[in-house]
Parts: sequence; structure tokens; C-alpha cells
Amino acid sequence: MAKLTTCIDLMDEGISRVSQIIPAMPATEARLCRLLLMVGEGMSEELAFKLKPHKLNHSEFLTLMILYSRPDGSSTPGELCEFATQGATNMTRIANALARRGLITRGASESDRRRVVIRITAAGRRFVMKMLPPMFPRIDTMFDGFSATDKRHLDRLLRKLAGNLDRLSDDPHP
Amino acid sequence: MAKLTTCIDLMDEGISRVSQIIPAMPATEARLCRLLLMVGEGMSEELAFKLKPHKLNHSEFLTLMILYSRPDGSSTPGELCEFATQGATNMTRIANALARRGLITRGASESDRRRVVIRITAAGRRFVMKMLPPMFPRIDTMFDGFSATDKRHLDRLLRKLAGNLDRLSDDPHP
DNA sequence: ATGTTTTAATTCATTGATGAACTATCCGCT
DNA sequence: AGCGGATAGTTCATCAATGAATTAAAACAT
Repeated sequence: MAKLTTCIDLMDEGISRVSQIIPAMPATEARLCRLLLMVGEGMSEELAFKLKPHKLNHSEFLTLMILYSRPDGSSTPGELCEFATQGATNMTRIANALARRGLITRGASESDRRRVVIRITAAGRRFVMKMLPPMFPRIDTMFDGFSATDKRHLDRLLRKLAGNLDRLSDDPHP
Repeated sequence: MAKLTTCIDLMDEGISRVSQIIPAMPATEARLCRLLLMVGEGMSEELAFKLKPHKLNHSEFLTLMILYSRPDGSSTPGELCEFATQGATNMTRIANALARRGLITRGASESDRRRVVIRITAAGRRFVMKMLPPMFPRIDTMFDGFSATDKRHLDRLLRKLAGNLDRLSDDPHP
């Protein structure tokens, strides 16, 4: 695989060339966008690698973790779609996959018979307890050389970006 | 769609609950990972939205931009795979798609007959010149409220993360 | 020179995710 | 009560991306 830093160097060159041809381009901001996307993809890859041995998908893992983290260990497909930012179609597939492995159960809601109640099983909880800890060292390594202040800054800046993105998607997407 | 900030709030709760059950978890770092992934996905969505009217894909757009930004406007599938972090298989598809629309051409290399030379066409350049500027306002909006220092910090922290990720993927992926 | 290994690109089969159409249930209204 | 519209979940068809196998040409080693 190509190194992330190599790709970034090339991106830097590319952006400065393009911004010479098209001076109106917000070069700094475009660069930050690309940077963030590239780092995000890199992290995603790293995560996928850690999940592969467990035959888990990014979205399946996320769904399972959301269930795990809820006080009652249960939710509904619709809610999970929201929280995991997944399409309803895909959530059906995810629930199928997790249910087939006995990590979750699907039951009918009594109050609203359209609703399906998804619940993490004891096996699901054991599974999470087992697979999570081996990830910790690598997560730590990702932030090697980050001071507490660095982390606070990154946190703040990412949240600010999220706020701006929310405002953007509110706008009548022109 | 669900707001990013809502998802983030939920994630915060989730992480703090999980870290109570599993105190060994590097909570701050895990939260930063999730934050970055979520913001990355949000940006990706925003980008996809701007590309859709042009019937372009994220990876197709990136490939086209790499070609556009090169001094000679040409490259090879293998090189493009590296720079765009795409699989060779997918690059074949991308090149097919772009070539079918007349944005690039595919030719045989003379020096090495295994190689294929991909070159952006004049139409491809016009296409980029036309589609790029309308994106600028939205890119600017993403960074509303960011001071020059904020941007510098974000840039620095993302690059540091990239470096760490590179070291991680070097390691004998255990 | 000739046989082996490596590299470049493609094709084919499969997985993951999306969009459109469908079914069942609930809510609001007259 | 019962009709119309909204909501929840699923199924089916489609697209994008990946992995394994294939072809062709170059590089390397005898």
C-alpha cells in the first residue's frame, strides 16, 4: 500500500498547481478537506484490519457497539440508522448478519407492532468484551506524540467542523 | 438525515458508558477516532452531493483531479492507484468511466508495452474548470469560524496522525 | 539465449451499500 | 368507525469496490 504521507505530499503539490491555474480556489481549506478525508480513510483501513479477523464490518461493528453502549442494550432499526448514519436497507442487512451470529436478537415491539426491537445478547456482550481490548494499543499508537493540549485542540476543531457541516446540509442543498 | 452533532452527542454518552465497563479503554483517543471518522464521512457526503449533478464519483473525481494537477496531465493506472489509494481493479473501472465520457484517453506506452498511459483531454480540463468553482463557497463555509491559527493547528495535527498511521501499517499487522 | 520471477493491467465473481417499490401498522381527521 | 397520509421495516434491483485468477510484457538469473 502507498504511505499516507506520500499521498499527502503529492496532494500538496497538486493543490498548489491547481490553485495557480484557478486562483479563486480556497487552497488552504481544500487542502484541509483532503487531509481530513485521507486521514479518515487511513483510520478506517486500520479499523477494518482489526475487524477482519472477527469477520466484522465497520458498520456492523458500529451497530453492535451502539447496542453495547446503551443502558438497556436495545434499540430499533430506525434508531440505529440514525445513530450509525446508515440507510434503512443496510441496517436490515446488518441486523441479519449480527442475528445470524447470535450477537443480537430481533423481537416485535408490543406498543407499536411496526417496530422491531433489537437487543444485544449475552454472547454479543462477551464478544465485545473480548475483541475490544486488543484494539487499545493501536489506538494509543495513533496518538503518539499528541500532548493533552493537542488532543483538546483536535477535539474542539473537529466538533466545530461538524457544526459547520450540519449547517451546510440544512441549507437548501443548491 | 441525522445531524452530525446529534450523533456526536450520542457517541460521547456511549463512550463514557463503555469506558465505565471497560476502564482500560483509551477513551479520549477512541473518541477522537470516532469524531474524525464521523466528520470525514460528513465531508464525504457533502462532496458526493456536489459531485452527483456531474454524475461523478468520489474516486472518479479524485482521479480526474490528480490528472488535472499533473504538469503534463498524464499518468498510468498503477501510479493513479497509489496516489488515489484505490485498488487496481477499481482504477480500471474508473478509467473506463472517464474515458467513455471523453474526459481522458488511454494509450499504450512506447517504452514499456505493459503500461497504459492515461491522459486528461481538453474536454476533461474544461470540465474541471467548470465544475470546481461552484464548490468553493461550500468549502469556505465548512471552515467558518476557523482562525488562521485553527487551520494551522488542524493541518499539523492531521499530518501527525497520518505519520502515526503510516508507522502502524508498517508494523507486522498483528 | 532461455527459463524464472516480477510487474502492469485487465476480467470475473463476490461483497457492501444504495434507491425504488412494497407491506404492514399507526396516527389524525371528519 | 373508517379513510388518507405518515412511519417502520423489508425485499428486490443496481452500483461501487474488493479479491482471486488471467494475460502480457519486462527484468533477472543463470
